[in-house]
Amino acid sequence: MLTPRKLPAQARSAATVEALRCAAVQVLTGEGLDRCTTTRIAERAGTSVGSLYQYYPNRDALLSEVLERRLDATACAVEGACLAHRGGSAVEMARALAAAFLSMKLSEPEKSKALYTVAQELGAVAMIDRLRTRVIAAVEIMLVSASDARFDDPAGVATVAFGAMAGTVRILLEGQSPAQLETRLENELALLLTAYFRAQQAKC
Amino acid sequence: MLTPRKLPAQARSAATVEALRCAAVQVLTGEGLDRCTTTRIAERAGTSVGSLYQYYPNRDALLSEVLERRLDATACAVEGACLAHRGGSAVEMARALAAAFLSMKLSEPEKSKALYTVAQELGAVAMIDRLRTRVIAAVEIMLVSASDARFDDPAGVATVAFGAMAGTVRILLEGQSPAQLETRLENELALLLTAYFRAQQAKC
Amino acid sequence: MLTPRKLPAQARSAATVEALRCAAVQVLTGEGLDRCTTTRIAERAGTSVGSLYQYYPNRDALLSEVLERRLDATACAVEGACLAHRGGSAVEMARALAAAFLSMKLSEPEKSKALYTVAQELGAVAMIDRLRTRVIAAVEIMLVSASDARFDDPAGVATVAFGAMAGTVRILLEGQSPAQLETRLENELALLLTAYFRAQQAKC
Amino acid sequence: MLTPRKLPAQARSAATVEALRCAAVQVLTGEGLDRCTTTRIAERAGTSVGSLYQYYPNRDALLSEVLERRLDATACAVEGACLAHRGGSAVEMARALAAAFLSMKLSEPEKSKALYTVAQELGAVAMIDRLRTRVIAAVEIMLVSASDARFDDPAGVATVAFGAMAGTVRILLEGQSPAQLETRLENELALLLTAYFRAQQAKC
DNA sequence: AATGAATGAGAGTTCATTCAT
DNA sequence: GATGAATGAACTCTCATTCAT
Repeated sequence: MLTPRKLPAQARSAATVEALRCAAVQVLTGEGLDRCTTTRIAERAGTSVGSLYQYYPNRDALLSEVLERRLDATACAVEGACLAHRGGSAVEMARALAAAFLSMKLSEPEKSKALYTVAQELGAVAMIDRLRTRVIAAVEIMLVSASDARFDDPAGVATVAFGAMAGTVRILLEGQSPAQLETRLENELALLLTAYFRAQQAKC
Repeated sequence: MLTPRKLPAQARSAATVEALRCAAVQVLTGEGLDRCTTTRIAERAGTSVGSLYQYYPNRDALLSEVLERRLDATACAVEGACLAHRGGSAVEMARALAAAFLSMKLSEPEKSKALYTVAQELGAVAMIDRLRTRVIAAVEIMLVSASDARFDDPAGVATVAFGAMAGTVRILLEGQSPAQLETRLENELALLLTAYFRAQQAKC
Repeated sequence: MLTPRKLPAQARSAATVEALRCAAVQVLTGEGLDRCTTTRIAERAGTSVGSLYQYYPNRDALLSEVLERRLDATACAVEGACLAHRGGSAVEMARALAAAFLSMKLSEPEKSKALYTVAQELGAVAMIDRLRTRVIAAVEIMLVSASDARFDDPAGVATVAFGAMAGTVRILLEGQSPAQLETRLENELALLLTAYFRAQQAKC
Repeated sequence: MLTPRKLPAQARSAATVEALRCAAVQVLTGEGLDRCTTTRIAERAGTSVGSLYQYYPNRDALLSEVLERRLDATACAVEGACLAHRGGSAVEMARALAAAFLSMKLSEPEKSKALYTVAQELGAVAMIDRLRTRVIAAVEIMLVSASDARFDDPAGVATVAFGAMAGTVRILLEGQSPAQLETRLENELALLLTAYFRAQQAKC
């Protein structure tokens, strides 16, 4: 069971739950997954293990929720961008995609990095896949609506586009990200996607 | 200490070590990192824990070696392709890159997938980064030698190109890879890279 | 780290800690240092290993504490005697020393014997030395205050006097101590020390 | 079984056995009892574990033998002194005893210290007691033969005398022995014993 | 509702000992 | 006789989880 045991009914509970989520990220970031124990999380959150289990059936449920919220935020950001640029040109789409994705992933890079580790925990795979599928679907729909482009296999293109962005970001997060990278990367990814989208047209 | 404890002196030893490496992958693939314990690995290898520790100072050293061998193989394949296509055209390079990378990652996809998990283990990060840097350097050198292209920032382009390939492959491995994907993906990645390389020219 | 991990906050905890200390001595006495494992101690204490590690960072910390408490008790007894006989005669001092030392060492001889073994554990050496130094210093101060004696090298005399008592007691504890030994030994040691102290005077 | 499995029949064997004994002391001295493993001993001796087990039924047998030889040497030295001074005066006896004991214990102090640790290993207690009894018996016989003294309880006096020497030496070995201690200690112990022996006369 | 002491299965690791080569 | 790879029982220690207070 990886879902919250109950919904926080009171303000007190909500605060505790939020503190737990927050503490989980901190411990994860600061000490690594190995040392991210329930006791340590509770301590950092200013509560006790007992309280943790009041709201989550087990450790992984908490970690999963933290991960899911983060992925969901990314998904929402990208979906928002997709929605906003329906009917736009391929170039606009490329730019919007890169901007939305990076703004999520590169704010709080430590958090992003720490969660890569959690993501590997068994059980999370399915959830990640679900979120990813959702994002890719949104991208696909946007692509289909492009005012200046037609895509043979929009689902495939969306997948590759998303994968390309995710892979590049991952390298930068896992390596020692040079400082002023953010702006350059955004342009570079926009360029990559634009070129890719255009190349798809030539194919037709 | 993540390096092997002693070099196998006898034939029997070499067999044991190989069995251990092999078993590690199997257990990892079949049971996940959590259940990938020294005892289970040894058991699967048909030996005892003691033997494992005769050759590896600790569990992570074994896992690291398995991972490193795999990454090294990929690195070698890509480096080989880069070497073979020095002085070629940008299109050739794109195709060669995609072909080399995919042939490694998509043979034994289960193994690739399982090792993503290991890769997150602390201590491995540095090694991964090292291998990745090596590959990217090879790509960069190839790009610089292109007969029909000049790159403003070949290192950056190499990084993005590699990241794009890696990210796309990861999605497919972590999702439920549709069957005949391999050929299509190779073409798609070649297209992506080709378009990207060309776009870099336009920029100049 | 050989110091207790946390101070027992609840009454239950205090009981657990005391049970652990007690069990440690029992297991040590009954089974020897080799078989004095954390599991066995916890079992004998009627708790679980987990609880042991709640209060001690490792096995040696528990054993050390047990040893230290014992040595400290001896040290206190001897120091008390030294304090009580400041300004007294050499004979009184000799008698008091012998009485205090033996009363500690020979009550619970099994315990004394068992702890000799622990004392050899690395890390304990420093502590033993510290306690011993403390006792010897107390003896020295007493000697200096003797009403009927002057000592050339009171520190040296105190050391030899203490060593002589300790060595004699050790033989008796490690051999098969004849029954009514206690009284005779006390007289004998008092005689030994008295003679030694007097001989020191002759030297001047 | 703590006795050697077989007597070395050949020179080769004798050399190996000697190397093992020697290595055992070195490892013990250099690394402590914990790290004094059969493999390490064999390695240091320039042989293999297998060979170790050719000559000793188990690790403790080897360690025991090393300890016994050392204790035996001390015993012999003291016995020799006792024999040499039969019929002598109490003062001579005291001096001889102190000299013999210290010359053994303080040559190679590191070795003496390391063996204290071994001595605590179960099974050795009996052997130590045996050796000690032997020495004390020799002292007793000597005391009885004193030309200028009569002892009420020569066995008791011998025991206390031996204990006093042993205890004092132990303190110095386990503490940080000041350099030029040796000579002073010998005089001091001689003084202690002399005074004690004389005091025994007064008692009669 | 909150606490945190207690639990104990299970992990990594070591090392005395064996035995095929 | 010598070797050293293999063995596996036993150890220390961790941590998710429970439940009496």
